Formats: sequence, C-alpha cells, structure tokens
Amino acid sequence: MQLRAMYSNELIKGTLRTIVLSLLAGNDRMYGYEITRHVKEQTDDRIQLTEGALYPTLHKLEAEGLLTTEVEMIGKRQRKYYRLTTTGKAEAIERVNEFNAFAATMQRLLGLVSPQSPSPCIA
Amino acid sequence: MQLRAMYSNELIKGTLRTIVLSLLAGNDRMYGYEITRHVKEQTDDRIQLTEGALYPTLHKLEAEGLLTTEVEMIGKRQRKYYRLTTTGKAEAIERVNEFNAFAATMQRLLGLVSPQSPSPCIA
DNA sequence: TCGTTATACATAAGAATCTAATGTATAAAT
DNA sequence: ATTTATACATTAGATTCTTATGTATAACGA
Repeated sequence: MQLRAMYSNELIKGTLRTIVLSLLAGNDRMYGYEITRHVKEQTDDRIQLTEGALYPTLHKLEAEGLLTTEVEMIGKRQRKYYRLTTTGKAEAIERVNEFNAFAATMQRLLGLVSPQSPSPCIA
Repeated sequence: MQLRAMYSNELIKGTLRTIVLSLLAGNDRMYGYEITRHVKEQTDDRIQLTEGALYPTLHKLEAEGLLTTEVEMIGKRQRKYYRLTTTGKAEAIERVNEFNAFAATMQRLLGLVSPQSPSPCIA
C-alpha cells in the first residue's frame, strides 16, 4: 500500500508510519479506508496507499502501543477506528520533525537549496 | 549502507539511488569510498552510507547502463571510479526532481507547509 | 616496530517493508 | 442486474537495507 501513483515507489518507502501518525495527530480518530481516501485527496492522487501495506502497519502501531482501536458497526459493516495513545502523540511529533529534518538534509545534499537557507519554508 | 546516524533508518530507504546519481551529476567521477565520505561530510554525519547497501547499488546502476566504471591502481590498491552515462545523466535529473516534488507533497500532507506556498525554498 | 585506524573493494544471511493479488462482505449507484 | 464504492484482512514474492564478515594495502602514532 504505498503508492500506485506518481512518485517512484522507492521514495515513499519508510514514510507510511509517519503519514499515519501525522494524520491521526490532526484528526482524533480515523479508520483505515478513510486514511487511504484522505491521503489520496490531500496529495492530488500523487500518493495512494494500498491495503497490503496500510493494514499491517496499523496493526503494528497498535501492537507497539501507539494506537488504540474502537470497532463500530455501520449498518452491518464493520468499521475500525484508530486513535493515538499518549505515547503515539509524542511519537507522531517526533516522526514529523524527523521527516522535516531529513527532507532539509536531503535537499541540501541534492543541491536543491543553498547551504545558507537553514530549512525550507516551515509554516 | 543507509545510515548509522540520526534519521530513523526507514526514511532513508529508497533514496540511495537518488543520492548516488545526484553526486555523480555534480562530480564527473567518484569511487565508492569517496561517495561515503562525501555524504557523511555534506550532511554533518546525519546520513552515513554503509558498504552493504552502496556497492550492490552501484553494481545495479552499472548493470542498468546508468554508470560506467574505470578501475585505477593507487599504488597496489584498486580504486573503481564511476561515471554517469548519457542515460544516467537524464535519470539523475529525473530522480532529483522527483525527490523534490515528493518532499513538497509530504510536507503539505504532514502540515509542515501551508497549501499556498507552492514548493519549499527552491534555490 | 607494532597496533590501530583509514582506505578500498566485495559478498551474504537475515530482517523489514512494500507490491500485487486474493478473499470476504455490505451498500450504493447505474 | 451489474458495477463501483466501502471496509476489513492476509499472503507470496520482490526489493532493499542492516549487520557481519572477508581481503588487502597504506598511514600514523606509540
């Protein structure tokens, strides 16, 4: 479940956990399918998660105590919500900062930014 | 050979080819050990390539026709220089642009930049 | 001189992650 | 009635990376 879209698949590898944690940090609770829709929309179809990668990742994050689950029935259909634990919230912040720092380092290494500009456009 | 340093290893995955191609795009020719030193220095030890990842990657890039090699003897010690082919030069540009676009998309998704700012601080 | 560190290549077992396919099922839309 | 969307899940195989190991020369410091 990484992408079926634009970016050469390799680049996305290793960012799935960061994406999931970041989305949950901003959304209180979300279910798997919702996460895939959200990412697809927010990135204009550039990143499309696949089930084969997403579900195992969610299960792993839960097993590590970063997420808790709440199952609800929508009609006869099951829906499994995920929510960050306290540990998960801290981890989310750490991961996002880490990605940001990594991107800045890479952009410098690849000559995409001048060494002077400390980090690219942090909001 | 990805990193033994700061960034949670996962993030670096998939960027090795991009790094190698980018460095060779800026340096005419380089040998393996030189690449590891270069990356380490340029990133202030934040990214440290390991042999187990670098050498197989160089061999693969050569097999794909993106690199050519020139072996030279420094005293009794062998040194294997790598150089971009025409195809390799085009691929290098593509990969770097791809990373840049990917980083921008991720930074938007992770809420690190406002949706207005088109791409972060391109030099 | 002797030991350590640096230079310089390479491979390989095992771990981790992702892709692509498959499976099951309900609900909505055409 | 059929297709598409919603919603979960697993799994075989591929790819990539980590960690360790192997070989060898050169330089440096004690």
